[in-house]
Amino acid sequence: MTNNKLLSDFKDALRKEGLKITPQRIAVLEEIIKNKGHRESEDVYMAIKTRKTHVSRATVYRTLDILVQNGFARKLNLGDGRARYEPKIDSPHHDHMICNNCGKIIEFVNHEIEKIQEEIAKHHQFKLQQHIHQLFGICKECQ
Amino acid sequence: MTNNKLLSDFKDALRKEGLKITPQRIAVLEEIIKNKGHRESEDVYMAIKTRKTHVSRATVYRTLDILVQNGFARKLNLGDGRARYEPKIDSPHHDHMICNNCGKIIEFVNHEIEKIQEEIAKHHQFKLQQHIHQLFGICKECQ
DNA sequence: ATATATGCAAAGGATTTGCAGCTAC
DNA sequence: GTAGCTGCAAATCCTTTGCATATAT
Repeated sequence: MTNNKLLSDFKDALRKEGLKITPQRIAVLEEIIKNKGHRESEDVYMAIKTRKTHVSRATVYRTLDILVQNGFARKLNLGDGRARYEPKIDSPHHDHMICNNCGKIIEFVNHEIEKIQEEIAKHHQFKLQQHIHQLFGICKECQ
Repeated sequence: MTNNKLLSDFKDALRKEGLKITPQRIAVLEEIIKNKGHRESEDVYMAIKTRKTHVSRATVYRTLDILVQNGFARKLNLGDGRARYEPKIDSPHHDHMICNNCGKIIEFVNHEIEKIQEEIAKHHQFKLQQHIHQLFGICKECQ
């Protein structure tokens, strides 16, 4: 999926929700799909400001929510009190391994774990909606 | 392990760390090992206040940290901005399934997942220290 | 006696919100 | 034109901290 396609999908989504297409909203989408991954709100805010578009922190937060609600971004909770956002489109599901020393984030996927999770949920008659799976430790470089 | 044993272990730990044994610290420990599980700081604070001992929120937070640092409690991050604390002693490792509707927390353990996690870490030459694994969805009763 | 704890209230950091003015449609 | 946005600053929520007073040892 090209960025142009994504952009037009986003515009469609906004229209469908009766929301307006504003430069700020476009800028937040563009920043997120740059795929630098795992961005903090403050980071996105600064990048847009430095770039060109005038934006406020409030609008960044509001737009990130729209992206998450419409499936364009995923919101991560790494347990440090700051949310992270990553593009969701074209990014297959994965979980995260976080270095306790340098903060580096490594993505991983394991279908076996996904399968077992579903079995566990089923066993408790629990309807699985999302999950968080994070491994914390010390990365290769920091050891 | 009886509660008396735990209490005396806690006192030993405090002494070893050069910390004083105060009624507030004892009260927080007692509240945590009541095993009502997954307690919020505010919850512990209110319970102690209602009970008998005069305590402040600040002291509850400070003591919960001591409990975590000394292996008496585990601090959970459920992604809602409030930390939860559960007794760690005599409570084998487990992860959590959280109902998005009623907030109920179900504990689960799966050795297969634990094993795969270790393999993933090993494969990335990552030294695993902790992990978070949480399943979110709708519980049996809320469906 | 004195080093350490406590309580209070104020500070902190991330995020949300109220509202007046601005802008997309 | 007007419903919906934006920006600002103030508000919120949980948690931490500074400091004067109280307390364990």
